[in-house]
Amino acid sequence: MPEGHSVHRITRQFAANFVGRAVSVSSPQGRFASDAALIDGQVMTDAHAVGKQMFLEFANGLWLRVHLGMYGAWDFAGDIQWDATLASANGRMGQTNQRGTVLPAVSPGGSDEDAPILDSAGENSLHSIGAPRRTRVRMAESEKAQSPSETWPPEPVGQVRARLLTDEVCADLRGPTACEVIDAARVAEVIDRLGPDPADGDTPDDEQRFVSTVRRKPTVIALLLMDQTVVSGIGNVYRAEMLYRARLNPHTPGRQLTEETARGLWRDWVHLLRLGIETGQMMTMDDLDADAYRAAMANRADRHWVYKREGLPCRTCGTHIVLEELGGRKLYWCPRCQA
DNA sequence: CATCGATGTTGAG
DNA sequence: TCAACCTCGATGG
Repeated sequence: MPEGHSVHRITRQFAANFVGRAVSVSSPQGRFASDAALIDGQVMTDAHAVGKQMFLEFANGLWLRVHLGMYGAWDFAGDIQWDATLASANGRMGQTNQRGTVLPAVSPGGSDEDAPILDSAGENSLHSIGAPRRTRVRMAESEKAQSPSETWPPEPVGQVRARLLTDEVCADLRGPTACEVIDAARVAEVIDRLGPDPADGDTPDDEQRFVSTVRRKPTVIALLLMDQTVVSGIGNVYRAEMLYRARLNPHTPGRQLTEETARGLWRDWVHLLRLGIETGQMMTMDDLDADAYRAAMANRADRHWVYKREGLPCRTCGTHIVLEELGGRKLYWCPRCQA
């Protein structure tokens, strides 16, 4: 799954397009049907995210909780109103065209991530946020299938767990780990178990909470950064990159970190998350010079310091980047820079 | 065309 | 610790 930045982008799209509107909620696939009935036709009153979890509130006091898991994704279609805070990496954010199609917010391929942003293609496509790109092929297929006149709402493609539909916009959810309707008390319970998330404003309190939690634990920092009860929103990519940026050995126990180092990690997350939300890209090499930055933007493989670079020379010291398994996930790091 | 793996979490053993 | 969840692009034949 997309890490915290993507979920916040999606949440802003819901805020801009669904909050204040009556929403028909259905489950074309069926597995969400009984929950959907609980909020079907209600006005959406809030859209909120903490880390990788999104909460949509409805006028009857119930909430839809969605966690995309590893490969969940939202597809938006229709006359989409782009949230002005979401900059477009290719300069096309904000442009929309006729119903059923929309110019992608970030990458021409229709994904929110993962594409060369110097690409100048601008063809219409459904806009998918969350999972790897999918729309190019699907568009071709659906255009074939539905031919001349556009249908509204669009025919569900594949397994659509949940569909949220206003007069203007259709949002389809597929492949989520969690999609359920819960009450406010349950929402509070879930959020209680989540670590601080600086996306909606970093507070000294959040920073202190992170720093003291980390510095209390014997667990290695590589695991703590991925622990959503310690800090919300960090996934495997940001984890590896943050540790490299801090030149920190992933196996360092949390309690061995200096206060300064722990604060530095928090502040880097604040920085990277803001950058990720704004651009839709997991830019972790933002402090590169202009040439390297261009190369990083043009090629996905060049975008990170260590993530998925096992066996390749470290960009700083030339040492081979190491891949190891930790807690069932892949950890990438430079054994020299992060000694 | 079949198989693998992925930006994640849960729950069984 | 590991399989299950559930989807699809990448990879190999």
